[in-house]
Amino acid sequence: MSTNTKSFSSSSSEDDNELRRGPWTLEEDTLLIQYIARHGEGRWNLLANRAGLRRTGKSCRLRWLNYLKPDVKRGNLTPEEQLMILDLHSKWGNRWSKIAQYLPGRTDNEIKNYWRTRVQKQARHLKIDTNSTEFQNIIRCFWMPRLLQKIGDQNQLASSHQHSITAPSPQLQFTHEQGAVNMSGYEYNLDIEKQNTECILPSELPMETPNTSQFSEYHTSSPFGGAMVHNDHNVYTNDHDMEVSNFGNSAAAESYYVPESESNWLETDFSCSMWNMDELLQRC
DNA sequence: AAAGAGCTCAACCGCCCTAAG
DNA sequence: TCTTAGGGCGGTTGAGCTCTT
Repeated sequence: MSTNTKSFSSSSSEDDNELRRGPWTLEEDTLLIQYIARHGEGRWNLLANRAGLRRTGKSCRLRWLNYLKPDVKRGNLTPEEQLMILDLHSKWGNRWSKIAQYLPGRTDNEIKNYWRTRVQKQARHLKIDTNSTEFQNIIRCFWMPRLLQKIGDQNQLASSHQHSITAPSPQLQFTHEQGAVNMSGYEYNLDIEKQNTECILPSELPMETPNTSQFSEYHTSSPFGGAMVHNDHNVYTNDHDMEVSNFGNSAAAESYYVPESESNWLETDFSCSMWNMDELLQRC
């Protein structure tokens, strides 16, 4: 009688002939690596038998592709990679393997985990559906510019040493040397000198519902602390104390404040900082 | 210091598609 | 045409780690 709904089989002599499940041991990893080095990948069930692994073919394939394969990257996703994921997910949805093709060394599993643990967490916090237009626009107008700024900061740091700006990845198209990036029909201007990132939305952007898609500009850093200029000429900022006036093309008729500390905005990325945008979204 | 909550990510599950026989 | 095996995919789970109280 089993007490666990999902118990991993042990290595006792009783179940020596049973398939093993659960975490892989160093010995199993070694067997798999050595077999593939000699005979290559594929025919996973046969491979499992011949390599002497008491695992399913599927389990071997998964272990190899997601963990043991030499070109699998380890460590946190870079801002460039996060940006790619956000952009590609907006095009293809949960097509993790397809998205992974554009992120060399990253697996579909890793990308899926990133989406669930970081992106969906934000959506839950904001009490909106990840598939909603509102959330898509939040990603475009808040999250992606933040990542671009991070990339810009990194490039600025690099250029201070190398006197050159390097594109973050082949998939991100920097259209001029100041760092304009064109993704999904949106042009992100990355002004490295001013440490300023703008998301310029195309005029043909669908506007079925009034929401953050109506933001015409987005500024993330000083001298404005962090603010968006809405098409209605209102300025939305994360700075509690800032009175906004004569900012860009806005007349600053009215200001709305996002109740979140400036330090959170400036020092952490979107995936770590929980922004309270309920009020903002309601007002949009 | 300890306990509980929250988070991460490796691994599994079940479904689907395709090709071979 | 049907069956079967291999492989791929997205969804889900849970052990172990980290953070918070």
